[in-house]
Amino acid sequence: MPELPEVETVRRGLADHVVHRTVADVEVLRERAVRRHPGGAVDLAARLRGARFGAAVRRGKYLWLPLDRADDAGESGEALLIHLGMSGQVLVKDSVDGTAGVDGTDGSGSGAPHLRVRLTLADGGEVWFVDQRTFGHLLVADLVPTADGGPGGVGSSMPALPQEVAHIARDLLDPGLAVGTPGRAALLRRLRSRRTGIKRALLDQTLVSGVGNIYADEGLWRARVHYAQEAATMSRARTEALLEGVAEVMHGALAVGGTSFDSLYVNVNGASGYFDRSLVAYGQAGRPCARCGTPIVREPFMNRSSFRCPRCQRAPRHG
DNA sequence: ATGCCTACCTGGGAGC
DNA sequence: TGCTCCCAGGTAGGCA
Repeated sequence: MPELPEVETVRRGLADHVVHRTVADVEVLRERAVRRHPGGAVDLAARLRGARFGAAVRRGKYLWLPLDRADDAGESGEALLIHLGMSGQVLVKDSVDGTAGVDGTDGSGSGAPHLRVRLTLADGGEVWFVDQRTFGHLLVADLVPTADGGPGGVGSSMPALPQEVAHIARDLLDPGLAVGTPGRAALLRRLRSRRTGIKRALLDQTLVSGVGNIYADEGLWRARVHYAQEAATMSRARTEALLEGVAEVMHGALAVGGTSFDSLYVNVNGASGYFDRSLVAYGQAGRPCARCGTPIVREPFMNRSSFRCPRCQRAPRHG
């Protein structure tokens, strides 16, 4: 499933291959894929037709492309907002050639098995939103000022972001959360004021974004922290080490995922397959801990699962 | 405000 | 073989 590093890989692919191109037409094959767009498919298409993509920006797992209007050559104050959900992909097809094999299909016909939205570009290229489970979605959003006056996200220099993303915190790849910055200090303060388990706090997108179940477990393993450790009981140094652990895993995945697409298409699923092999905690129940050899255990957590080393990540004492 | 729970959705795999 | 059930999980929204 697309995690933050995969979304960043997609962002870079869109920045290289889609920015500065203009939308000619929009075809919504599954209404659900645009369910969060207030006007539905018809309005979404109307807003995109004739618009030119100005940049590719990301905050957490949200991705957006600010729109310029071809007619007045100015910024529209809107953006195409994309969330890949759990199975979403963005595929870019350049003009004419069939790009056989895209998404593992034979390239015949005019669509992938789970093609939900197809954008036709003015130069003949296409952008496909493919999503098996349709947890992901597209919408055209209004841009609003950022709360802290900083850039909206990675890939942008403008202090604006989609209204739908305004409540989402910066992520660990964002320069605004780099070690030593005011943003980082504020994050540490907020994390350490939470009276809940540290993993719940890590997953709270209003504190820090882009950390899902996989990266939380991997980061906790690296920092040797139990998921139920109350956030407010952790030292500043330990909390910082945990954030660094999560960030290191993300950087590692990004290094692998960044090689997963070529000039013709962006393939989200291509990245995760390689990265899966480097996981040391998530999904590793029964396999020896890479540090101490104790078998990794799987435990229920928030109607899902947590994986940890029972020796390196001891359960917190509680009264 | 904080903390916590549930619905949403679909296909792959396990179990019978 | 075909059926049922479980599982994955980010996010919004609603509750106390």
